Amino acid sequence: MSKVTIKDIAKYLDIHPSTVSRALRDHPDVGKALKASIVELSERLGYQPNVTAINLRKGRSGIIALIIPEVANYFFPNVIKAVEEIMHAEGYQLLILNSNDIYLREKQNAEICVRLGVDGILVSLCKESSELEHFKELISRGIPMVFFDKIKQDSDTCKVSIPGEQAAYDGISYLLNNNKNIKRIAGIFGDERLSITQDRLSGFRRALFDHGIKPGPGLIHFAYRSEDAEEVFKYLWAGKNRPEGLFIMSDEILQGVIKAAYELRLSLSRELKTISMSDGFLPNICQFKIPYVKTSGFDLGKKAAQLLMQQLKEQKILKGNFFIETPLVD
Amino acid sequence: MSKVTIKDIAKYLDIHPSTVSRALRDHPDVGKALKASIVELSERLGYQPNVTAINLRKGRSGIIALIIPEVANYFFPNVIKAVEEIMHAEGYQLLILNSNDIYLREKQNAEICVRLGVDGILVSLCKESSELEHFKELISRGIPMVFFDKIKQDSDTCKVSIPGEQAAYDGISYLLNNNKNIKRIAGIFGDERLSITQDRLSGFRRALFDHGIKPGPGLIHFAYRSEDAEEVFKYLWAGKNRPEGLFIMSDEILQGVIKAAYELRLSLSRELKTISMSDGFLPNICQFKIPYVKTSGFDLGKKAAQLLMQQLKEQKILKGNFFIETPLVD
DNA sequence: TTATCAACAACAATCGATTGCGCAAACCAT
DNA sequence: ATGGTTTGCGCAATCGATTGTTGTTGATAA
Repeated sequence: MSKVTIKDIAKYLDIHPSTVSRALRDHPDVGKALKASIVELSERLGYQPNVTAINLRKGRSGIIALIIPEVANYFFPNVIKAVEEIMHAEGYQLLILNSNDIYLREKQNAEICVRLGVDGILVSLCKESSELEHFKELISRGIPMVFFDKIKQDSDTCKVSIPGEQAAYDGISYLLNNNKNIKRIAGIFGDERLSITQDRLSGFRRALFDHGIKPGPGLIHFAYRSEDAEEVFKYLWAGKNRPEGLFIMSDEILQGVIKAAYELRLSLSRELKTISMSDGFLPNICQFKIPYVKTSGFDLGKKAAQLLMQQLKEQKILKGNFFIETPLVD
Repeated sequence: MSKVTIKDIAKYLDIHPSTVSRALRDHPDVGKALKASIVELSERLGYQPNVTAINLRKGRSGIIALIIPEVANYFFPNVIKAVEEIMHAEGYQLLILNSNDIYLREKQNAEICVRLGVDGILVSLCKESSELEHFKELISRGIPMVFFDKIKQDSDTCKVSIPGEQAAYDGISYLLNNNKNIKRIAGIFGDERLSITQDRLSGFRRALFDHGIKPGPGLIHFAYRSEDAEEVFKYLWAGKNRPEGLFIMSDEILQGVIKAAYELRLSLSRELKTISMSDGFLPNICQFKIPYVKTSGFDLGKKAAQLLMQQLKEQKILKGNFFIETPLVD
C-alpha cells in the first residue's frame, strides 16, 4: 500500500540501508547470499526506487522541456509524438510548454525551465521572437538545448530545421518541369518574421530565376493565419494578373487556400497548378491531387530529440545546423 | 552561473541555512532587518528553490500524468492544450504518456506513474482496454484519477465524458426535423469495444425509434480507422439500400467519408443529408456544409483537469459521472 | 536586582538513495 | 604461525529545503 523504501527493507533484514542499495545495484561488495535475499524481498514488497530522491542525489531533474508555439495544429502533434517516444525510452520525462505564439509566454516558459532545473530543452520559437535574450540564462548555465523548425538562423546554437530554401526550390522545379508552358507563378507565404518564411521565399525566388521566370508583380503574398490565406487567395485569383501556378508554403496556408478553392469552385489541380509544402494530412483528405514537399514533424522531432540525447550522454554542448530530408510526394 | 542554494546564501551572510529558509518563507521568527538583507541577497544572486528537493521533503512529485491512446489526431491535441493550461497555472508539471492504442503500453504507462510517484492521473483508455486491472495499484494507493472520454462505464471512479447517447439523439433529431421526407438513415460508428461507440449507437437507435423509423438492414456499420470508413462508405453507397441520411460518429470516420465522397463526386449536403459528431475542424475545411454536434476536446480536457485539481486540493477521492455540453453547430 | 517573556537564530533531524571510507573476519601464502 | 590480501558490510556524509527543539540574547516588569 504505502511506499516501500530502502530503509524498510534494511530494517526488515536487520542490515544497513547502504547494503540494500548496493545489492539492488548489483555492487560486488555485497555477498551473493545476502544479495539474493535482498533482491527477493524487495521484489516481494514491490519496492520502487523514489525517482525524486535519485534526481536530488544526482543533481538533476529528469525532465526534458519542449517549448512550442502551438499544440493543436498539423505539425506539432507529430513532433510531440516523436520526442515523447525517444525521451521515455531514455528515462526522461517530457514537459510540454505551450507558448501560444506569445513572446511573454515563451519567456515565462524559459523561466519555468530554470525553476524546475530541467536537464535539457527543445525549442521552437514563436512568431514574436526575434532574439534569444530570454534563453541566455539557460544557455549560460550550460543546459543542453536544441532549437528546431522555427529557429533563429544566426545564433550560435544547436539547430535542426527543414532545408526550406532547397525544398521550396525543388517544389517549384517540380511544378515547372511538369507544366512546361506556365509562366505566372504565385506564392503564398507565412509570417515574414519567421526564418522558415524567409528560407522558403528565397528558394522560391531562386527556382523561378533558374527557370528564366521573373516573379510578376503582386504574385507574392503573406498570410498569418489560414483565414488570411483564404482572403489572400481570393484576392489573388480575382486580380488581373491571375496566376497559372501556385506555391504554398505550409499546411496553415494550404488550409485557407483549399477553403477558398471550394468556395470559388476551382480545381487546384487543373485550373491552377499547385505545389505545397505539407506534412501530408491535408493533401490526403482534400478533393484535389496536390503534390507536396513533405515536411515531417515526426522526423524533425526525432532528429531534435536525438541531438539533445547526444548532448546529455556526452555531457557537452553541441552547436551547428542540422537538417531533415524533404521528399517530394505526388 | 551555477545554481545558488540556501546554503550559499547562509554562508555568505554567515548565518544558518534554516534562518535563510524561514526568512524566504516570511516566518515571524526572523528579524525584519536580517530578513530584508536575506531577501535582497537571494534576489541579487538569482536564487531559485530546488523543486526536486522540495518535492522530496513534501513526499510528492509535482507531476500530473496524462495517459492517452493517441496524440496526433483531431481530439487529443485540444485536450492537451486545455490540461496543460490548468496544470501549469497550478504549479504542476504535465507528463504526457502515449499508449498508441496498445493495452501493453497503457499498462507500462501506469507503471511509469507508480515509479515516478505522480500526484494525479488523467486517463483516456485505449481500444484494447476492457478492464482497469492495470490501474488497481494506483487506485489502491489512493492517487487521484480522472477517466475521460474513452472510459469504462461501470467502474466506480471519477469519469468525465461526452453525453454521447443524447448528443447522437440530438444530431439525428436535427437531421430528421430539417429533412422531413427522408427515411433511410445510415450510421457509421467506430470501434464497437469503446463505450463511446455504444453510447452513440444507442442514441442513434432511440432517435430513429422516436421518429417512427426502423433502422433498415445493412445501414449500421463499424469502422476502426478512417481508411476503413472510406471503404465502408463506398460499400454503403454502392449497395441496393442506398441511404438518404447519414450519421457519422466521429472525426476519424468523417475523414474517411469525406475522402470517399470526393472520389465518388458526391455531395454530403445535397445528395446525402449528413450529420456528424466532430470537434469542428473537418466540417470547417471540407467542401460540404456538414452540420455537427460539437464534441470539444478542449472542454473535456478542461473539465477533467478541474476535477483532478479539486481532488488534489481537497485531499479526497471523488467519484461519479460528469459531462460536458455538446451544442449543435450548423 | 531578579524574574519573565519576547525576539531571534542556531542545531539537528528528516525526506530516500548513494558512495567514499574504514573495519573486521576470513583467506592465502610463505 | 605470521604477515598480507581479499571479501563483505556498516558508518556517516551528501544532495537542498524544511521544521521542531533548543539556546542565547535583550528588554520589560515586579
